[in-house]
Amino acid sequence: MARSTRRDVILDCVIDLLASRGIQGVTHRAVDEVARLPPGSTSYYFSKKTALLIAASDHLANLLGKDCDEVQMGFAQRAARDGIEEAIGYVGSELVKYADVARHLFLARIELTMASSRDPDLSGVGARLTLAARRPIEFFLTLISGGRPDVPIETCAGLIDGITLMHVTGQGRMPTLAQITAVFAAVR
Amino acid sequence: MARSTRRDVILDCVIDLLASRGIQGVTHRAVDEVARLPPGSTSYYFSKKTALLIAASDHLANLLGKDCDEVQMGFAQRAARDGIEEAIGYVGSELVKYADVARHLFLARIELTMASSRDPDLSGVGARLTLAARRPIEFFLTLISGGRPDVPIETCAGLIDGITLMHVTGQGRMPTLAQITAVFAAVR
DNA sequence: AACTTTCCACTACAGGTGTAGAGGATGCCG
DNA sequence: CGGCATCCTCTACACCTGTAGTGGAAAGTT
Repeated sequence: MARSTRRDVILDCVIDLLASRGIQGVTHRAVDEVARLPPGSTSYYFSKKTALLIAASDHLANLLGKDCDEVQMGFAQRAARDGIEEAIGYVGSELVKYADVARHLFLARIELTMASSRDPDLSGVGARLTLAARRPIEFFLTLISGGRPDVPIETCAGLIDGITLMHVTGQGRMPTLAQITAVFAAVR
Repeated sequence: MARSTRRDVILDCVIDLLASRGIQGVTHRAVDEVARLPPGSTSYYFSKKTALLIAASDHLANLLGKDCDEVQMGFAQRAARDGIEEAIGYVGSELVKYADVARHLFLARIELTMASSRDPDLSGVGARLTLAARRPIEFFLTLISGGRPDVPIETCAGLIDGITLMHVTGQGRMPTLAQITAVFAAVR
């Protein structure tokens, strides 16, 4: 499938390191260690750190995309089987849970987005990640607004990002479905 | 007043560096340079990097507190002079503008909060900063809710943080007063 | 004026970091 | 079997970073 699984192992570890130690914790040697690869491996695949971070961003965007696809498939199945209301509830609960189960993806995304706003070499990274992260929110929003295109995606995405950020940094409780849907419904 | 203004110059520069280059850009030598102090100065005042970051966090919390005080005084003045509605509008617009004028304070806070969630030596930093950042929001919320204590401060703070984060990293427009008040009013 | 204390500039150093490259194992083609 | 290409491991090195310490100016005290 993927030509080189070695690269993917490395990029997975970069994402883990971004989440657990921040961007300053991402060094070629640290990645080798976490990935249990011989020293120099990361340096071989991505000799420039910038290249490593860009590749990790793409990888992360893909992971986010896959998770979104999965939810959309789950929605379609449930909609056919249990009805639309039930299926929408499923999407909402997945959205809320995601803050917890994909904690490291979230933290890595924020870390990379902030880095990209400083470093011109990483330009484009932030936009790609933001797009990928918004897709599921946009999907949910479209569902509960009955397909109207004028829903304020920025407000809803901001809300989720902000609450999640406080949560994953230990500064607040997990977002709840009630909290999210109340706001989404209100601004719809 | 303060015994040593030198310390404050250093801490101001740490905050600037946090915003412009992230936590990995905060090195003793970089601070000396930005502060135009002889090499070794930062190292003399804060020999451990942890101590430097903790001091910068306190400094930042103070700055946030002062700005909040200012708005509260402005509110009191306006309330007496122009009426309560006018005064509330003032607070709201200050809140929204703050995302822009205090961009570097915001970025430094996020950077420090994320760092504190990883590094046990920085524990407490996140909580102090979160508290300081929430005070003005809490104030505004109390105003528009007529003093009821059950307003969901976490939701509103999350909303503002999330939208501001996207804005300051170049991923979204500036928050608008309409956006904020609509949500605040809705969840009230 | 001598002495002491405080404050600070400068230097030193051990480790970490980004990055390049040399050489070796492995497998493929003739 | 010999030659060649590919993939990788390991080493080297210049620079950066955190941190400690040394010596000397400035200021205050006796």
